[in-house]
Amino acid sequence: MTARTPEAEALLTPAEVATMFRVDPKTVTRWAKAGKLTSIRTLGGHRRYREAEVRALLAGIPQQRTEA
Amino acid sequence: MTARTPEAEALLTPAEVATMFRVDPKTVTRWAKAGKLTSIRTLGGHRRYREAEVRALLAGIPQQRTEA
DNA sequence: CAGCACTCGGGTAATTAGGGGT
DNA sequence: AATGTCCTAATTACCCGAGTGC
Repeated sequence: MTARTPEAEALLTPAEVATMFRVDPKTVTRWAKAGKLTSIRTLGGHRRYREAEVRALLAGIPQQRTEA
Repeated sequence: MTARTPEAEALLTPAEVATMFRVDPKTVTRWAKAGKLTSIRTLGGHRRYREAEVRALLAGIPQQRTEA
C-alpha cells in the first residue's frame, strides 16, 4: 500500500455529513445548494464535502456569515 | 520553477486519484472508460492519471471536452 | 523465484441526484 | 423558509478470481 496522498484534503460523503448532523442526506444537499456548505463534485455529479468545514460547523464555529 | 525532471509528467495511481475524490478506485476506472479522465496505460494494462488534470478537475475547472 | 499490495475485468446492491408535494 | 418523504434515473460501492507492479 504505497498509496501516498499528494496534498489531498479529507472529504466526506453526503451520508456521513447527514449522520454527523442527524439530518437527512437530502437536507445536506439543500445546504450545499444554498451555498451554506462548500461542495466538491465527483465527475459523476455526486457531492463531497470538506471534512474540516463540516467539523468547524459542528463545533459551532461561525463560517463567514453575511450578517447585517 | 524548472523542475529537473526530463519531460516527465507527474502521474497518479488509481488509488491516489480515488483518495483525492473520496471515491472507490473502480469509480476512477469508470471515469477513464467514459473519457472523463485521461488515462495512460502501463504495458501491463494498469492505468495512470495525469496529476495536473486531476487537480484541475478537483478544483472544478471544466476540462477541454473533445468538441461536441 | 516468491510474495504482497494494487489493479483489472465483470456483475450486483446501495447512495445520490433531481423534481415534486406535505 | 426549512425538513422529511416518494419516485425514477444515474452514479457509486462491494463481491469475485486472475494478472500486474515492485
